[in-house]
Parts: sequence; C-alpha cells; structure tokens
Amino acid sequence: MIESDPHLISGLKITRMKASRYTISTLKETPADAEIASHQLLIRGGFIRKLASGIYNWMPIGLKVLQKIERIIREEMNASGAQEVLMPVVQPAELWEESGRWGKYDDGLLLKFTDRHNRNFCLGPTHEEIITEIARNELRSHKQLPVNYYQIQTKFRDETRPRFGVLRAREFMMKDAYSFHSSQQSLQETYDLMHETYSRILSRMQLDFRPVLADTGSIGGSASMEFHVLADSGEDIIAFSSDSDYAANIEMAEAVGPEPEATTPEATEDISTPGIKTIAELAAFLKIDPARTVKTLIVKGSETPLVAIVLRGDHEMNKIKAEKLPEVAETLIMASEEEIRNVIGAGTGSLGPQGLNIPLLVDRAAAALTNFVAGANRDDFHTLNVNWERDCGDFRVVDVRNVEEGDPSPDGKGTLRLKRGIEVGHIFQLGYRYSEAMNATVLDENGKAITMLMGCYGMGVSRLVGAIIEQNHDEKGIIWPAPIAPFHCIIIPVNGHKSAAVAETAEHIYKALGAAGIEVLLDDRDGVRPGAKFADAELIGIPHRIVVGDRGLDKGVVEYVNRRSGESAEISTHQIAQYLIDLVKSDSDK
RNA sequence: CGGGGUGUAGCUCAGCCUGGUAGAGCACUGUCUUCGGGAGGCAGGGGUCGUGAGUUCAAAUCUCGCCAUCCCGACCA
Repeated sequence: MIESDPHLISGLKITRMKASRYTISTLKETPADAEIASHQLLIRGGFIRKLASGIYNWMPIGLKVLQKIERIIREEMNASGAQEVLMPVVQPAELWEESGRWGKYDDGLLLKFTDRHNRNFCLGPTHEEIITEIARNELRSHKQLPVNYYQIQTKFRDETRPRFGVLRAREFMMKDAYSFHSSQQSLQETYDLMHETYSRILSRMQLDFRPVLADTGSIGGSASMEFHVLADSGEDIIAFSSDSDYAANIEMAEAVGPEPEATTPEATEDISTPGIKTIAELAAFLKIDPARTVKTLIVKGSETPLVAIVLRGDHEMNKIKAEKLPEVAETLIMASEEEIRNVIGAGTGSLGPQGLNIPLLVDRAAAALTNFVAGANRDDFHTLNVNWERDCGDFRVVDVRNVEEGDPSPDGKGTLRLKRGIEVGHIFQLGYRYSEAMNATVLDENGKAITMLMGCYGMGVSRLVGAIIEQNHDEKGIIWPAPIAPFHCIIIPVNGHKSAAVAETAEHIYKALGAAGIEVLLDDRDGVRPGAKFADAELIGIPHRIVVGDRGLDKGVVEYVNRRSGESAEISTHQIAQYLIDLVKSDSDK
C-alpha cells in the first residue's frame, strides 16, 4: 500500500515524489536499436519504452515531460485566441473520399480498416477533413469568422521506416490547428499570428530554432513555413543567409544563376573517354574542374515519354523542384538505361544536351557555361567546347538544383550557409483546398454563400521531446531546459539509512520545497549507492541537485549542484530551501 | 517498397562456421559485508533458443517458408 501523503499533490501538479515510490527504470547499457542521442537517452532514462516499431509507451517520468510541453503549447495557443477541441482518432472513409484523399494520401501512410458492418475507416494521420466537417456544420455567417480550432491528439502514420525513436514514430502526439476565414487578408493575419505564436512556444522551450520557407507537400496549399530545431542529427537541410533573415528548406531554396560567361565559343571536339561513366572520373581524366562539365539526366515526362534535365557537373538535382516543372512527370522517375538507349542511342555516362529530340531543361548554373564538356551521345565519347546556342537546339532555363554552401542568397544579401534541422512545426495557408472540395461555406454581408479560406498549423509534440534532447545533452545524459524538466530539483541523501540527521534534513528540505510548489524528487531508494543515484540524476537530467551528507551537515551545509554548468556550492541547511525557490523562480522568469 | 543485417534470460551479448548437458555480464530475490561517483561475497529465481516445416539417431547450430526487428535508399509533425 502506498503511504498516504496529503501534501503529495497540489492541484494537478505533483510537487513531491519519493524515488522509492516512483518508477525510475534507468538502464546502464545503451539499447542496441537506438542510434541517436535522444532515442538512447529516452530509453536509458526510462522515459519511453518501445511497444512495437515506431510505437512507444510513455512512462510516468516521460509523460511529465510530454505534459510540460503540452502545457506551454496550450498556454500560447489559448493566448492567441485559438479554441481547443478534440477530434477522433478513428475517421470515416466518406470524408476522405469527399476531399479526394482516400485513394491518394501517400498510399500506405494511411492505415485503413473496416468495422463489423464493413464500413471503411482510417486512423487519423491528420484532421483537415474532420475539422472541415465541423466548420461546415457549425459556421453559418461571416460574422463568426475568423476562428482557429486546435487540438492535441494522437496521430497515426504508417511510416515505411520509423526511425530515431520519437523523432519519427508511427504513433505520435501532435498539436494541430485549423483556421477559417472569409478573406485572404484575414487568413494572412492568423498565419502571421501563428508564426509569432510558434516562435514564442519554441523560445519558451529554450530551443535554437529557425522558421524557414517550405514546400507544401501533399497537404496542399500556398504559403508555408517550417520551424526547424537546429541539430546535426536532423533529417532536413536548411539554407540561410549570412547577412539577412532569409532561410529556406533546401527543397525550396532558390538557386540564383551566375552571370553567363563571356568566352568566345571554340570549335567542338569529340574525344575518346573509354569506360568513363561519372563526372568525377571525367574530371580526373581530363584534369579539369567538374564545374566545367555538365551532366544530363533523363527522366519521365508529363507530355512526352522522356525529358532531359541538365545540371552543372558539380551540382545535385533537387527532386522537389524537378517535380514542379510542367514538363516533368508529377512523381519523379529516372528513365531506365534501355529507354534512354532507344531514344538517344547512347547509355548513361555518355549523354549530353546536343541534338536531343526530347524537351531540354537546363539549370541556371549549367546554362551560364560556355565551352563546357558534355557526353557526346555516343558510348565512350565526350565533346569539348560545347555551347548552348550553337550546339543544343531549343531549351528552357530552370532552377532545378540544390543550393550549396556559399551560393548567393536569393534575396541578394550575403551568401547561403547550410545546417541540419529537425522539423517540429509547419504552418500552411491551405486556401480553398478542403473547403471547396467539402463545400464549407458561410453567408457573406450580402447573404451570398462564400467558400471559407483555411489555414493549418501543426506542431510535433512528442517529436519536440526528442528535439529538445538533441540540443540539450552531454555524455552523462539529458539536461532538461527548466520549463520542460520532469522535476525541478532532486535531493540525494548520502547514507540516509545510517544517519538520522541526513534522513531528517533531506526530508525537511523536501517538504519545504514541495510546500513552495517546487517539483521535487527525493531519492530515498534503499540499497542504491550514492554513485548510482548521482548517475541516475544526471541521466534523467534534473536541473538542480541537492546532496545531503554527514560530511556537510557537520559544517551545517548541504551541497547544491547545477546539472547544466556542473557548478556546485555549499549552502547552509537553513538557507537551501529559499536558495532553490529563488533559482526555480529565476528559471521561470526567463 | 527495393537492398543488407539481426532474432538465444528483463537488458547487452557469447554459443551456430565444425549438430550431442543452454551460457556470461548487468538487472531481479534472499542474506552478509559495504556505502560522497554505477560495490563485493554466498545462495537463488528466470529461457518451448522468433515461428512453422524439413534433413538427422540427435537441431539454438544445417535447409526452406513465414513473422518480427534494425540499418542504407524514395515520404512527413
């Protein structure tokens, strides 16, 4: 039976907890299937446990962290005027058929099933359809607009490859908000407000983040920004200017074309290049810079079977940009060797832009070259001194490459730098994408039905737990930012079982801190030696630690240690409670 | 989905190649000593070796199927 403690709980906030009565399931060894720091530390610290691939249990201490994040998000969303709702995880197929996404939504990600009456349902990967259903039923007049509804709910996406623990789980916690408007200006205002709100939320979590221009992806819509937490383990690459606040996902970052070269065209010359297939081999063979060459990629077209895309030899194709080109098939597919040979008469490795009879799309940087080297469209031959106007027929200049470190910034200010980021938020202006398909209208001033404009604003709550750890850990474990920490303070009595003075002092400080509303964990576990307690405290990342031992009590002091700085101080037993109260208060004032 | 790896105690793994009594460390239970940086002794509990078939006198070990899981490539909060 658990000892009754009337002071244990104050409202919903657990201010006092004894480690002997709390599930602290720390592991000394790193689990074999965890690759990155946040995943390893969440498992080792006993915050989460895997139930199945990409599906996790949140243990008591992990849930506390999750709820701290939720609380910050709720406070800021409420402050922005948004209203919290809760929509079902299980969603009927009919609404998805109405929006046209039942058969389209990245087939596979959507987990479908049927009930006993053989009706189709799915587990919600997102809630545009449901919120639009709510809006069209409940909103009648333009006077009710704008509104912004949000929820914090479990989502399920049947990712082909769950990875990195909570950073890419199949089941995860997300805050999603949806706004409705009668004018573009109103949508823009809410969009801007959400931009500010997201910045405020991430700042309160003390994260180093960047809002960046983003692709809208499969959700659709126009304007879109992602919020990235900077971390080397991030899956996205973002480009940002050295001299301005321009920042964009590399998927979107515009590659500015260089000035065309002014060199006079020289006579072309075919040379034998036996066995040379790659740009690196070609550049080494000719002893030239890869930037003097071009590479020709053949992909499936939308109107024609094949399309040629030409890039400078040292550049990489950007898949997202390529798919947006009208000549290119909506899903980028590279042509097979056989298809290429049938149309061009040469294989990959010997292709060039000269004399092709398929649409020719040339990246800006490649188009600026003169007297460059390209494949000769004849196996094992390349051509020197190729020039666009003279040698290549009709072509269109496009932006289809990834930007690189040092490229000029598209806004003309400074140069681009690249960093990795974890996408924790994404805001969109959806426009009419769903409201039109699902006929969500209100009456305007003239009594005429108008389709509402929509915005949508997502934030990965459980992903944030991982992202925060990626930015806040050391070799010993997690270092929670104060507003996220599961407990503010941990008290470790040394030899409390032997020394009544130690046990009593620890208990006294514990009660004093709890009474002051500080979330405090007393590590009173029997038979766990001090070293193990110190290691656990550091692993689970409690910001403030108090060590009570005979060594200090003889002098009337206890030891205070700061998790982040490692700094320690001896504080008198009479002053320690107030000392901590002041520290925690200054944490929350930040 | 394509390619590769791995499934043996709660966790980390050995054993498999070369078939013959199922192991270690950590964790757990009891006990004694210990107790300011993941202690040590003694005693103990815990495994249908992922699963199904096949080969064999005999399968954790060899063969095949299936399942799970992880990693590398195309998607997303």
